Amino acid sequence: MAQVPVTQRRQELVEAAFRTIARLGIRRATTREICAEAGMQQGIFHYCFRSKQELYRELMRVMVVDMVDAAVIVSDFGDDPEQCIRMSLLRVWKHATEHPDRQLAAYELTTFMLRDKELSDLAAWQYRQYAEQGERLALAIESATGTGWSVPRPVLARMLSSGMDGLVLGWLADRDTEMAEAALDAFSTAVVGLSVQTPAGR
Amino acid sequence: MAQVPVTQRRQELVEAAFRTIARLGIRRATTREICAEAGMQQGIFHYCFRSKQELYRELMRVMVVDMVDAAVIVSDFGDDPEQCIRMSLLRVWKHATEHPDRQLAAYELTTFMLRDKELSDLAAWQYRQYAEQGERLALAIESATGTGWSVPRPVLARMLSSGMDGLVLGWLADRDTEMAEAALDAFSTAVVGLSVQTPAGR
DNA sequence: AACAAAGTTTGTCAAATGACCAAGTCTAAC
DNA sequence: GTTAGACTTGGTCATTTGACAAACTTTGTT
Repeated sequence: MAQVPVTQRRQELVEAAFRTIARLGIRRATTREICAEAGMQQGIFHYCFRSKQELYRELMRVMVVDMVDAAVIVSDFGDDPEQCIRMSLLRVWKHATEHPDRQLAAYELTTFMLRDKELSDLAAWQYRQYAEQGERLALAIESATGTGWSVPRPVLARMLSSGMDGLVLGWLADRDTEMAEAALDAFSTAVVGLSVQTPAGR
Repeated sequence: MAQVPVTQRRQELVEAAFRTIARLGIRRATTREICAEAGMQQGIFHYCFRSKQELYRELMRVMVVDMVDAAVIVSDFGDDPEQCIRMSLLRVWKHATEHPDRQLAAYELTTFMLRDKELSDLAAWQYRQYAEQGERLALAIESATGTGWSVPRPVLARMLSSGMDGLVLGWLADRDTEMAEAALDAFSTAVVGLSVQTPAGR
């Protein structure tokens, strides 16, 4: 096989690992399976990574960045607070449920890492990233509609990201799309209730 | 060792399995480790269970029943809707975060089962049980305070259980108790916003 | 006591898995 | 073109793990 620098192989392996976990689950994502997915020999694995743990570290970073980047908020949902909030959350929802396997992979990664002393910091980092994503969302809504919140923005952001996270996990488990989307709608309504017109808003 | 009927051994193994998963994580909860936790020889495992999968089935049933039973709602939080909702959610929260390892075990079980064709129905059942618990909570609040909801009760219940679930998972990941409880508070406020005085309420 | 059924122990097995390495191949610099 | 260093290959190894079974022990019944 053509020679390829280690750094690139590492990237390819990380991506292959994510695809493999999404496809088969973390339990069956062995080094062999990952290398097969990447079209490489298994022996290459430990030339590129000191250990499987090292791959996990890299993987979490890439995965979270991917997920957060992909859900970039380009909210052009008008300046009506209610509609803006509703549409924004719906978009996050649609994006998350578009790739159930990847979402499940993310949950698997989280729980897996929380069990590993050396990796648990990454799980914490992952959820702080989610919260930051929530904060960006909150900010976008603020500047689009000129509203504020009755709770500090970081708190609202945390509630947003956790709420969406819980809704997605629940849907992954029972796949009751109708009920999940109704609950999402209720959640949106509840969030609307936390928005307040800012004095300078009009 | 003294002889014990199979049915009891099965129970003991299921409980030992839960403790083992909570302690070591699902990945390291091997049949040997579980038997050791139960104080039995490994060989006994396959005398009691046809396969490990059979244990998982039993375990999920027992675990969910335990979790749901333990969180029985005895809401004597007065008849003020806001306080009642706030206190009820706080109690669920406190109960969940009291045993982080067991909660994490529950998430591990869920994701694990979602990857197994034969077990995924149990994950669905698990989350429907959570939703039912949410429904009981909603009902208890209703009858204690004489309020209704601006969304159908099952929908609210789903939002409640998913919301709490997401908050707990997020807290497990980053262990930011302060932020998590602030978000819980915001969530409570948001839920209060979905409650409505029923006409016959006064 | 004798027997059979139920339960227990000990050891084994095949498969899977992370890790590793020696021998080979390629490439770029000299 | 030679050579050193980077990359690739194929194979091996120790461990772990679920599963199983044969031999042994306990227990209740006749």
